[in-house]
Amino acid sequence: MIDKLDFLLALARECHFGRAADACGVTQPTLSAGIKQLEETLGVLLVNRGSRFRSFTPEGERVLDWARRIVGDARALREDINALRHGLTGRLRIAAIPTALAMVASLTTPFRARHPNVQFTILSRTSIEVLAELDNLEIDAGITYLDNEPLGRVNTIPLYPERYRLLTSTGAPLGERTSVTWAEVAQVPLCLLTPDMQNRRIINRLLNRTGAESRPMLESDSMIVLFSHVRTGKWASVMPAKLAETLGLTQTLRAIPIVEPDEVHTIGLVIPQREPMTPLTAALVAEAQRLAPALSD
Amino acid sequence: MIDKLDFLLALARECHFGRAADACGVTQPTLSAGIKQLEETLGVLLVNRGSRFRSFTPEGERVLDWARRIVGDARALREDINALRHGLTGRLRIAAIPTALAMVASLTTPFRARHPNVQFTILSRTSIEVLAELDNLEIDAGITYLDNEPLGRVNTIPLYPERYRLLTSTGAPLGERTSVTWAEVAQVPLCLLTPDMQNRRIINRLLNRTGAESRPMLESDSMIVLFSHVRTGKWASVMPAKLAETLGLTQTLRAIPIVEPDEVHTIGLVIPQREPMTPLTAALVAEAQRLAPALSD
DNA sequence: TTGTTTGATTGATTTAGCCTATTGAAAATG
DNA sequence: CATTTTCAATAGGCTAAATCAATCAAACAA
Repeated sequence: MIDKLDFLLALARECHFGRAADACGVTQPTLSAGIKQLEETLGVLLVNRGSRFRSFTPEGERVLDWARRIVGDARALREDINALRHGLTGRLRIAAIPTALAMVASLTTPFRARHPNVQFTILSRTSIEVLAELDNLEIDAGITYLDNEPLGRVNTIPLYPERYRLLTSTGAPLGERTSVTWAEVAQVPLCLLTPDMQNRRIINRLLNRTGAESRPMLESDSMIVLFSHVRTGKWASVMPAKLAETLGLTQTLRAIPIVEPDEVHTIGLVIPQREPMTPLTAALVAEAQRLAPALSD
Repeated sequence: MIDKLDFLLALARECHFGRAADACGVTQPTLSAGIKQLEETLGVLLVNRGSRFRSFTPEGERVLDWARRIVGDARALREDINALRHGLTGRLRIAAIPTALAMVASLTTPFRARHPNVQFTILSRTSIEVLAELDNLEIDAGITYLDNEPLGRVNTIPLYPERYRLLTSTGAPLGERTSVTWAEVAQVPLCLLTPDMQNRRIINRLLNRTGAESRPMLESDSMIVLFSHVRTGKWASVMPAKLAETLGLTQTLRAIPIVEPDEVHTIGLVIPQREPMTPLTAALVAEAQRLAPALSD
């Protein structure tokens, strides 16, 4: 039963019988049969098919909701008992928005000191993807904006405020200033994240509000790309203050506060709303709560 | 997997492999094998055995907690999808303390008018048993005291206040009074519930507080026994006001308020703390919330 | 058309679940 | 202390379920 519900979850993730089967480690006929059997025992059609996967029926969506709970709890059970036996072990899968990626280290490092046998998988994702994968049980926790998009059935632990800095070099335009306005930033050629990232949308909104047209010269979905361009001294970018500090400022590389408006967004840990939590998630939450006071300036 | 967890739940209820197997509709070797398989997949001993069932290990208790959730959710899934297909159907299992049994009709009757295809099982239980069976998933809801014993992981919906009346006949001692004190009641030979019932313990406490020794002449675990004795005109009892009214007063049968102190306890619906609720439970809660205002005098 | 993708179907094989019968050990009983 | 009873584990055998590899048919795309 639980295996079949897991099949359904995989199908929801992949929208494709074959790939879903691969993800579950079974062959495609096995997964097809599993879904069909679910439909028979429940007496309803769960998937709209037409020679290929189309969508879930309303009943299918409902079953998916329950499947997320039940499969999640079944995993938590194993994890819980494992933790009782061997202490905390296993793998913690975390997805973070690009601007928060650099700070993950300040969460994982003290965590690892406490629980040396836990492995990590850290993924770079958009804020939308973070929430979707949290729902799908593809990740255990996310790090994203807490105060913008509607969060689903999740619990949140605030980590730090995101404030914006113009990252540029002495010698470049605005490079010697102690603060700049968004209107001034709008005049500078920038390296920014791609528009599917919420950080970019926030910056766009702030730039457009000045009336000026923002014309980023370079887009990427990777902060490393943006930062390495700025490090050449020939480019500028807008980054969260925390990130700029983490990546390291030099004598010529400066992070200049941007004012008017001095907007702030909260970044935090997002975990599935499950009571009780899995031991790994509980430990991560504890670590986040220890870390948060040190980060909130 | 879910079946095995169900085996474990049955074993927790029965504390006996054979009876647990019966309850699950399988033979004893099947259940034994199921438990053993659970232990193997989780890698821990769940049950302390010594030629017969002794107890659960700490890990076993932990697995039981999860099993309650997972099995409960799996049932809720089926019920939920069934409700989508055929409207509300199935069986609602309710356990109530004896003094609340008569009022169950005012919950079930309007419920049945709204959902004609739902069947009921109503059980008379002590308040302790109500909570235990709620935990074990043996019942869907309970009706018991909300303000006395510590309730576990449950949600509550207040239904009505329980106030106490001396149920006796004109002609009998105190039979003509408009109110009596607990000290006076203590002097009368009474028919009361057995001491395992919380109602009896409440009455005992109130009687003993007057300093007098309470000497019930007749004990029973059935309100029908108590009431039929009082109806002969030769006996008296202490009953909740709501119950006396429901059973019906006559010209000679009187329910006299007992004062000093005028103690009140709240009776309510108790349901498992599960989000979302099963459709049947949700409908019952809705009915209880409609009913409560009419009952709270 | 022709080749590709995708999910259903088929038939063989392995696995899991369950039952009856029996055994062994501890408790209860005389 | 001997006997009986109770209880759970074990053994052996059967059936149903699960899974896989291979194939098929429909829908697309080129």
